[in-house]
Amino acid sequence: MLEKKSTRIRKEEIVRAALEVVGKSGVRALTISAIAGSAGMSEANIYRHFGGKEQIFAALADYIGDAVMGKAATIAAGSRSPLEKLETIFFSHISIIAEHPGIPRFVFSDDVHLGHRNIAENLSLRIGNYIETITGVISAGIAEGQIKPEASPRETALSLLGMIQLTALRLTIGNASFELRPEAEKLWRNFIALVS
Amino acid sequence: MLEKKSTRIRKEEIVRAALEVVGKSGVRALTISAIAGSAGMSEANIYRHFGGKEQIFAALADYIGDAVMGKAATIAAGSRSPLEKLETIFFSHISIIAEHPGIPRFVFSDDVHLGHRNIAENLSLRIGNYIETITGVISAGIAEGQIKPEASPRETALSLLGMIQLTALRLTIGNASFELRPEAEKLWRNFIALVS
DNA sequence: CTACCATGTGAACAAGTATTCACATGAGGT
DNA sequence: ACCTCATGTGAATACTTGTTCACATGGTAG
Repeated sequence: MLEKKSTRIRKEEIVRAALEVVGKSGVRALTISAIAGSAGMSEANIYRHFGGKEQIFAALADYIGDAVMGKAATIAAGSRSPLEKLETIFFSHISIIAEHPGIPRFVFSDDVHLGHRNIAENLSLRIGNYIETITGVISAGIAEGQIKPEASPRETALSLLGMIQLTALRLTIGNASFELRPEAEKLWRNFIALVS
Repeated sequence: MLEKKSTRIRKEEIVRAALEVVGKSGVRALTISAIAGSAGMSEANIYRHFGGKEQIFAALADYIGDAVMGKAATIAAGSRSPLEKLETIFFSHISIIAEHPGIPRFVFSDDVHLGHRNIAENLSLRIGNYIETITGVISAGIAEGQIKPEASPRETALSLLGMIQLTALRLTIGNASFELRPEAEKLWRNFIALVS
């Protein structure tokens, strides 16, 4: 039998195991059985700590939201120049995706969007905040003359986020058939060339 | 009993029904039962025309590939100016997404990416062609002076496609909480402002 | 020490999945 | 006219899923 631990610790373990399953096999494979296997515990024990699959999904959404969107807000609040902030946010996001492929999979999963509306709305809100954060940094960049004034802050922010998202998609669908880091650097250099 | 029709017609009906199911309820809900219901035929009859679910997925991927990526190639081969071509491809893609929400859902589905590798590779190839097509148009735009020479054709093409993809995602996740057409127009105007 | 209760688990269950099969039915070639 | 075979279907099958339950076990409050 498994060593006993407090519910708080087990919850964390279960969420991490779930994210790992999504990263390896997608949301479709995120079954109680798979989570139990990845976490090294019985299926029944999962119900000891979570009321059901829905609650695991919600916990996963919170975990992801804090990891990605929270980090961007922290960077944006820093004291560097707008362009440096943008660059840090961009590459930080790329790194998180590389390390936890389950994150973009979960966020882009139509299973979540259509089968768990309340969670989708939670994610939608966080994405909205993320876009607003980037929009603010771009506005500051325009005000300081680092970014050309013809750029529309919100739409430019959407373009930047679109680049990141498409990169994550191509990485998954093409089975990691290109090197993430150089690809991200090329995209970033081109972004700079376009907006300045 | 259902009126008898040739396999070729039934195949088309089944693929369309499948796309409709994905559009309404996502890839997760793409079950034989749901397809049969949407197509108005028995489940067993689906196996009369397709060897199994895998073949339906493959047919759907081909159908989508022809609809989206084929159209872009046709536009690119036309005789208008590069910028006009890009604009037509962009809004044509947006329109297709609006009319068939199942298309982006299927293409972005991790179920397809991870559970049906051969189909994912088919899609990956078509996306690659799509990117190359747009890259070619952008290169022509630079050569003709419509697009500034600092722009890197391939990375700019990826940015454009990223804009489209992110718009499709936000539309799904936010439950169509914004107007697609005006949003697309704002994104396009900003793109023009950035690249010219 | 000991009794309680949170934690852990194998087995069982109902619901839903893809797929197969034995059997109808009717359109089209002879 | 008829007969053949492609087309259509309800029922059955084997499997997976989420969830529950009766029962073990061991840390810890008294």
